[in-house]
Amino acid sequence: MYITLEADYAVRILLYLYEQGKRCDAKTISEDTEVTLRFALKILRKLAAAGLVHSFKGFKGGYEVACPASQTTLYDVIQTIEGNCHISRCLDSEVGCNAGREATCRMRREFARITKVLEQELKKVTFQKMLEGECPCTAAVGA
Amino acid sequence: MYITLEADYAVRILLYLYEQGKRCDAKTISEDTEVTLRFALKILRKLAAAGLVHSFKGFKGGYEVACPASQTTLYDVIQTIEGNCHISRCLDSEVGCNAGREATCRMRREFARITKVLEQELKKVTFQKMLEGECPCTAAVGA
DNA sequence: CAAAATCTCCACTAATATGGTATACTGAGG
DNA sequence: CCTCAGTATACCATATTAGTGGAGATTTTG
Repeated sequence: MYITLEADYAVRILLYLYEQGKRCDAKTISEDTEVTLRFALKILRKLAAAGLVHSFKGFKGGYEVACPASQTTLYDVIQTIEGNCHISRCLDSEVGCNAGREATCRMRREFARITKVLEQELKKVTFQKMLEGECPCTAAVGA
Repeated sequence: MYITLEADYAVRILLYLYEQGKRCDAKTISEDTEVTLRFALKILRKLAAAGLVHSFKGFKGGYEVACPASQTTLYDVIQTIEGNCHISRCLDSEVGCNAGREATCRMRREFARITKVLEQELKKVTFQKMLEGECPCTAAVGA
């Protein structure tokens, strides 16, 4: 029931880029976000392929965000890295159901509904929102 | 972002037991739910350990549900099988955050919120509800 | 053009989670 | 007290995830 670590890092890296608001090279990103350089590169490539960041080669190269923070959501990033946001494999495609049983089907319906809710929640959270928010780190994050 | 297949099966098996409303042995359960016998046994053991089903050894042994369908939820099952319903590893424990960065923290807050929503959705779905629901997949319930 | 900085592609390894199995144990009934 | 129907415990194989590596391509600068 986790998002993968990779997706987690991807969010972190993108948030970092939004905070910086300028072109950053992979090495700096890696150091500041504490994601190993290699892994960060891999993630950045995926983000670039998805059009969430622009990459620039060569001497003064690096990465910068490609979309306004108000238009990029957690959903976009997770989708980009993981390829889907389903909860149950049943929902991946019609093949998922390995039986035509009605029990399975009832589950399916509930899982589909919950997936929808989750999806909407993830779409609600723009990077803008994350940037704006006060950080209650000092207090307990609680729950 | 999946629940595991194991949790998926667990829901299926438990739903089956509720439908049957009587003691069933693992072999029958396995055949009817199309979960391999061994894997079903493993899952049933976890469900038993969590008190969701009772297990009976020996000659007329088998499994039967231990709680009313109205009091058992998807959340209970997933929790039992997977141990948590978090979305991000950050939330597992304080150790999760591998940096004290505020960026991480902002993510954390959002993930915590979404986890909460998800949790509530999963808690909403009782087995009672799943049993009651009409299923558009199959018209008749043969056996 | 040459050199240096920086990304890109492809492949590989290690760790962990998942799915599945073989064997050991338990209670009932003769 | 032995055997059979059944569950419980421990274990293994494979798939997925996390992370690494090196050669090559691309751009800037001098």
